[in-house]
Amino acid sequence: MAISTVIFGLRPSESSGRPTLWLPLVRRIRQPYLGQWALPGGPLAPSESLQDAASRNLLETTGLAPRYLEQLYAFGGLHRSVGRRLVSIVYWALVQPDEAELTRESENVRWFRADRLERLAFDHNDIVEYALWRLRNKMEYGSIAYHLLGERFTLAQVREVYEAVLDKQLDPANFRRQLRATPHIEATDEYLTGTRHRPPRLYRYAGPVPDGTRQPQPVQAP
Amino acid sequence: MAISTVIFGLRPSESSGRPTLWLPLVRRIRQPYLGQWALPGGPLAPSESLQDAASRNLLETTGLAPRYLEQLYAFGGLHRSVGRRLVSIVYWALVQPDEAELTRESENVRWFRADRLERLAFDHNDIVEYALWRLRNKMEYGSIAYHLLGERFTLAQVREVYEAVLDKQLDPANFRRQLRATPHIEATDEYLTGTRHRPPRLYRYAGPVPDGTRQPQPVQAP
DNA sequence: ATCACTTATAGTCACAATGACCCTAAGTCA
DNA sequence: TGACTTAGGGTCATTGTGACTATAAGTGAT
Repeated sequence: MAISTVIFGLRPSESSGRPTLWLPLVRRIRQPYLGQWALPGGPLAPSESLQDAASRNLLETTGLAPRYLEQLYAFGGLHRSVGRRLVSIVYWALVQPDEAELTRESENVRWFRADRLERLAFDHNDIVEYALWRLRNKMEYGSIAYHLLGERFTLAQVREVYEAVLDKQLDPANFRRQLRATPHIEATDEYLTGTRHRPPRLYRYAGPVPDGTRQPQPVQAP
Repeated sequence: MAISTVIFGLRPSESSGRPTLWLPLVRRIRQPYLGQWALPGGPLAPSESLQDAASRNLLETTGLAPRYLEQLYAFGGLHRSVGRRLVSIVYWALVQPDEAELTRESENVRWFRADRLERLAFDHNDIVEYALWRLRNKMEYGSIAYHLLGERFTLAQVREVYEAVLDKQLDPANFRRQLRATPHIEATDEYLTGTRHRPPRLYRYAGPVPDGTRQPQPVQAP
């Protein structure tokens, strides 16, 4: 029985420069699938909770310690691994830019664009697809985009996250109207300067973070 | 590592006669928690998928074979059982009246009202609470109520399910308007007679059933 | 037969949310 | 100074929703 985690973070696309979804993978250093890229994970130690196991393993393999960490699904199909049956309890995480910086990248740990993955070990391509689907789903209701952004952000940045994840354009004016109507988003009195246009106001997310130990909670409409 | 299932079915309340949520439990016949009621479940056999394990176990312990069966959550807290750590992968099911009839009730297998449970074995009270929360959640979007009803049903019956699960009154006229706007609900040319008022038309659910093997799919708005 | 009673079912109206669109504000850059 | 770009405020038509009214069509009692 194993624990794995899908970690999503935001990085600028090399081509357009717009923010896109990336995730860190680790290279397999043993059979099966030796040399191929896989989700960070490992066996479940007998003395820790599932969430703790995911956290610890993540820290050990990638250096990451995401504040947003939630259970995704338990995968237990018969043909997931070669040889015998493998049950993986998979978590998913969102990291903010400051958290993502802590990644210990190396020959065997690297970030990849979530929408352009090569063939991964095991059924990890399927798992990432499922995580993406869940992310989009949650995005449509919940207040989840902020966990990918920094402490302060402009409304346009939030919109860019939505556009990246949902993969569609959103009207800036209408989007702003909606966001301003949602709770937990506070305007600060600061502005982002250095752009070559009118400086946008900075906002802050003041809502709850899905705490590690509790069950997933209801999400409020956006 | 174990598999358990929360099964929801509809039964008339003894007091009001309105349909309410019930679930079957089995009595523990060994330590720990010997003699207490618990969710049907058992150890995970090494040669079957999680879903298959849940199905098989359900059939063996209760005689039930629900068409609607989905993964709920993997519980792996440290203090779930006495002694050592126990990981339970919990499924949840909805049964229609014809399916519920197959229950092999006995001294050790009985249906209980979901909202009036006594103290159960392990953390099963928490698990049922969580399943109820998920059920309510899904009800608000998805087309899930039909999996608790029979092949044909009146719109008022659907409304009663919603009222039972969400525990609030709904306007019959508005509810009907919404339901008729959703896909997958087809009017038949039959009517339910034998009531002491105008005979309501019977409808049929013609949408997809969340298939056993696949991942949970997006739900469409009601 | 007729009437009281109950729920089914259709429709109306006011209001809130939404998408498409426009206009002015306020910076940067040449 | 003016061109350019995004911020941010607003309008308008359409749609969805909740509250409510009115009629339809059965049953059971008189």
